[in-house]
Amino acid sequence: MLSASDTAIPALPQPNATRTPAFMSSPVVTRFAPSPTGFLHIGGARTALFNWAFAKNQDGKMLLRIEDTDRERSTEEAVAAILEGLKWLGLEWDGAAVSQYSRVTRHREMAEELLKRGKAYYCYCTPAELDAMRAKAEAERRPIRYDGTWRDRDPSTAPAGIKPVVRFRAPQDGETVIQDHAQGRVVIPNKDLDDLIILRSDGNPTYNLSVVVDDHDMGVTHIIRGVDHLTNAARQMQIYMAMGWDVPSMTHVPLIHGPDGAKLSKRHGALGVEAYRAMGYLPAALRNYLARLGWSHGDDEIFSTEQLVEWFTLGGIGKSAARFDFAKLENLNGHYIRHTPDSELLLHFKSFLPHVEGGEALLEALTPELETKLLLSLPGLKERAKTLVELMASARYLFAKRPLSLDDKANALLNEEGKAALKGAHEVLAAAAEWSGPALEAAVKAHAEAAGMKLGKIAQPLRAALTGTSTSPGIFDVLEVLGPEESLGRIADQLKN
RNA sequence: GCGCCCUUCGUCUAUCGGUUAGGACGACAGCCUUUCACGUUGUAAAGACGGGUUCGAUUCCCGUAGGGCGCGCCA
Repeated sequence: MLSASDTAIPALPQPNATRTPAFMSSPVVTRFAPSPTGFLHIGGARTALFNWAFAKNQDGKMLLRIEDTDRERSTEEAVAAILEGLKWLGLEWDGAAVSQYSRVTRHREMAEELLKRGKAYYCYCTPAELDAMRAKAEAERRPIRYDGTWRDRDPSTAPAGIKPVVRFRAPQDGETVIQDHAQGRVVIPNKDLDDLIILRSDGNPTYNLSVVVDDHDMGVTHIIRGVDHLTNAARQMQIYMAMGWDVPSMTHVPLIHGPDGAKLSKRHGALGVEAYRAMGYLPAALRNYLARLGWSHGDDEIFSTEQLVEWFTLGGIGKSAARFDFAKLENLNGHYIRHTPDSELLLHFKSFLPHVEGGEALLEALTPELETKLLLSLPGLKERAKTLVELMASARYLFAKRPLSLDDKANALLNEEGKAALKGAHEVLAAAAEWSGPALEAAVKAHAEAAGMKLGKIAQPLRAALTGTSTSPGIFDVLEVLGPEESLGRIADQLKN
């Protein structure tokens, strides 16, 4: 996925006279920077959405950088899942995805530069010693921080045989102030920030160094990420300043919690976006839902992605965490299903099938003839489905082969009374001159009226016989789509026993 | 433990000192109706608590409580 050619840093966009007015100081560049240690979870998806929406709103670019410097935990599968997830969600990035690991040499150089400037130093403490340090601090109820043992110690006193790490020499006095577009002005006392490791003993850079170097080199102007990075923002600012670089604009968005208010777990939202695809959600619906989690534009609830782009500002981002609510997502998804044109919905449905259990089989059974029937039934079906999974279930009767097996409720409908009504309906339908929904409806209604029956007394048994269930689209639509032969056949099947 | 942040109906949120505190989802009730939905009408439902500041606080400040995040040779 990340071939050598993919890892090149994309050239910065040249200010385009037609799209970037002269008064704009510089084009906006955002980035989404996931670490490939798992799938693209829902929080990451929203972060990507915000970065994307902001970049689009500003006529800027959103870059994608895979933070794969942890060689132990990064996997190719995760990278693939993240790219796939972003594509499914419709969040295309600009340029090629950048592998952070491909830039280690540059990161090491910057660590050297910091060393040269006296902004960093070698530390010879072993992991065991650091563990002991932490344990002791905890036991004495002191803040858990590196104690600065090697900060000012003469390297010539270094113990032999120990490969040192490089630590950043963080300012000890004063405070670091983050001007955050979502969080406001956040002040962190420097005494609470210790000397973080920027180069491991094996010579590989750590996250906080790499991000700063990459964001700077890639020309990132706006950093939008989760608040869990807020403390990192302070440390990173210190590195920016030590390097004499401009600090990008910062926006730390609140986190998404599970329905119970606690951290997202496997049970609820901590699923990959592919799980949402398998649950039958439409990308547009998920985008709309995610946008309303932590961001708002007045009372607007349902809006297109175009509107999101038009309206998106960092000021619209809130400060408090939101809970993930499947009921609302489902409602929105139902709205999107209902309002998607039939032919387009059919496309979504077909591309969804391979991702759901039993979907492959259905896809294989989908002959051109059946596809036509499905398309004709969609207006009735989509009105009743909140997810594509429900759509699949409700479309089953189209695929069913005679004789149909009935569910319990359908069976109950075909009691003696039901069968009697069905028999009458069969005669009326068999005699129908024109096989169309309206014509059949008129005929059956006339028959019901003549027999002094409520239409429901006939429609329900018909539904049971035709679909094998007690719920379906309008029964005359079902009849029309199924056609005379199949319809009469299904009814006759039930009349036999 | 230390630091930072958060707190409006059950949930997502509007409000940027003056509102009968609005909308949406969900819930409940009615209407529509061949089922289920859709649609539609209506109802219940909120400023965590305590102090200030102010003519006036949901809004500004302080404290308390509750919650979240961070404190790795992870990102």
